Amino acid sequence: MTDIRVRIAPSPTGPLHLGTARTALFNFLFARHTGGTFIFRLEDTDQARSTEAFELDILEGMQWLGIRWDEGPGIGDEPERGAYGPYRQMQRLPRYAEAAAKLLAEDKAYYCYCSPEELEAERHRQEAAREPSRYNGRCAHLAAAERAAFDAEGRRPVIRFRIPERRVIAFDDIVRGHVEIDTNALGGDLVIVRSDGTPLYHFTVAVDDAAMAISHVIRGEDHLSNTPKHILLFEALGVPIPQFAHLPLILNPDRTKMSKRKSQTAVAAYRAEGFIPEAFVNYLALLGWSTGTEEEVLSEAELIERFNLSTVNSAGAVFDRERLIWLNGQWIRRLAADDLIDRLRPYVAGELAAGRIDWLPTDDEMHALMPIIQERLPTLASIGDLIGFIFRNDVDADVALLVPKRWDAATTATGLEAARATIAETGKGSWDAHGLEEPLRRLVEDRGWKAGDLFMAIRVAVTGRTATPPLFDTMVALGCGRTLARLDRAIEKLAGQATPNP
RNA sequence: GCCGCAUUCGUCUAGAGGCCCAGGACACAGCCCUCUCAAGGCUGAGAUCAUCGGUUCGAAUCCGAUAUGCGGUACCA
Repeated sequence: MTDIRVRIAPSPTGPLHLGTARTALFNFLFARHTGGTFIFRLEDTDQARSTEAFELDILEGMQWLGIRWDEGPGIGDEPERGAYGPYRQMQRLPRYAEAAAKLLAEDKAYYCYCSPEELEAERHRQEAAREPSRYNGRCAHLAAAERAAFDAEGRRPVIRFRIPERRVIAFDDIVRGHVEIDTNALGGDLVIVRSDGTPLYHFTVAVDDAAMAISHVIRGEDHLSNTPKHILLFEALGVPIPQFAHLPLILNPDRTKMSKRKSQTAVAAYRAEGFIPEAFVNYLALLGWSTGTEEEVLSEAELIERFNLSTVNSAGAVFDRERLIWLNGQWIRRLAADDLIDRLRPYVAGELAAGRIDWLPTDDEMHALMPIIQERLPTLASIGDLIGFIFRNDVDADVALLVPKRWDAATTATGLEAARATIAETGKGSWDAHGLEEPLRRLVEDRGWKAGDLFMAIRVAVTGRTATPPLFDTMVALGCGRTLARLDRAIEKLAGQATPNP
């Protein structure tokens, strides 16, 4: 059996895309499951659209996801790894030139002098005539003199690869089964080298997959129709044909191929929102594949152990953000407290930078908060909403929220004053949740109130909001002095409200 | 237009001829827990398995046609 070698080959013409990440993950899982090699190759031959910034985003995104390659470019100053390099296509130009020369020499490819305008016109004619669009082969058999004449005109030729007519290309796709496509549907002879001499995708992918001894080509379904071109190229190059596995597409809610116009496709954006890689990888793995069991929350190691290419689904899958959020919460809850605090740190710093909090909590303060916030964080970025009020100089409690539904402003003022006295008294001793709750519950009982009403009034006074982590722990985090100050401020506000105001 | 692929609850999926008048999860609703919000537990609603025809004693599962959707059809990847 030949060695299993798979690859992800993104092109740095945009930030790391969700779909690319998913394809990378499936390649990675397959390689790890089978003990094969996972290769990363940058397809940067589209010089007009490729940028270094996108390249960096892709490298960092992959690193963040924990999708580690055995061979491929290094990140930053790190050297590239692997014996089949270089792993950037722009550094492999001589190899494509060599392959093109070989095809030319064997008359499997030829120079074509048709201009983009002529091609365009021909396409329009075919469209109008309702013919399938394909290259008409005008330059397929040019005599040396004709070529010389075009050269003299200053025309810069492209190189076209000859696509045989009426031949059925068949292959057995690991996820889709047997597929047959007639070469007549391929659009005629294929441009493999641009007039500026740079190679095109279908060509480079075949040359590199062969050179890098790729055994399984695992990629998106959008390449299914292009596969015969690659098979033809492999044949012409005289190299073995790899196995293919075409993954289902990730879809927008309207079931079209996921695009940035309709959905958030940048992996970095999900990272910024506070999704954690464990959850993201878990979610992506379950888009188009499942273990066949009822397990849903799976670690990387578990995914690797269970992964199987042949049980990948063939139908496209809509990206479901709600489910991602749920999984993220599952994973956040499983984190060790110190780990979660580390991961939260940049988001807390972001709150400060945005002016939503006035100072940074200490690690000890964060640690104390963990038991009450860990199960309340759908994403890391939601930390500000959850506990930001603790780290602000003051909060502005809305009077309308301050007064519980069953109470009026006067009762609320009375309640808060009584609570303030009780809390102040407690503060002289131990300042802990149990120590606060007990006397306050006694107070409620003595006055014949409902606990919920008093507690809600205190909650709003002290936090400015109606939904918070548990009240007594929250007051503990706030400290006695600031709790009392906020109560005083709320009582003042209520007093202002109580004044008749026609 | 031509070619290809797909089609099970709103969504992700289980299902490889009898175990399925279809199971799980997210979302949704109700209840329990409860100081609010979460989390957790329980319950519920939600799928004529795209349609039609065939094979078979028996089909969500196999075959064919139709419909619909998507993808491809570049000197993009």
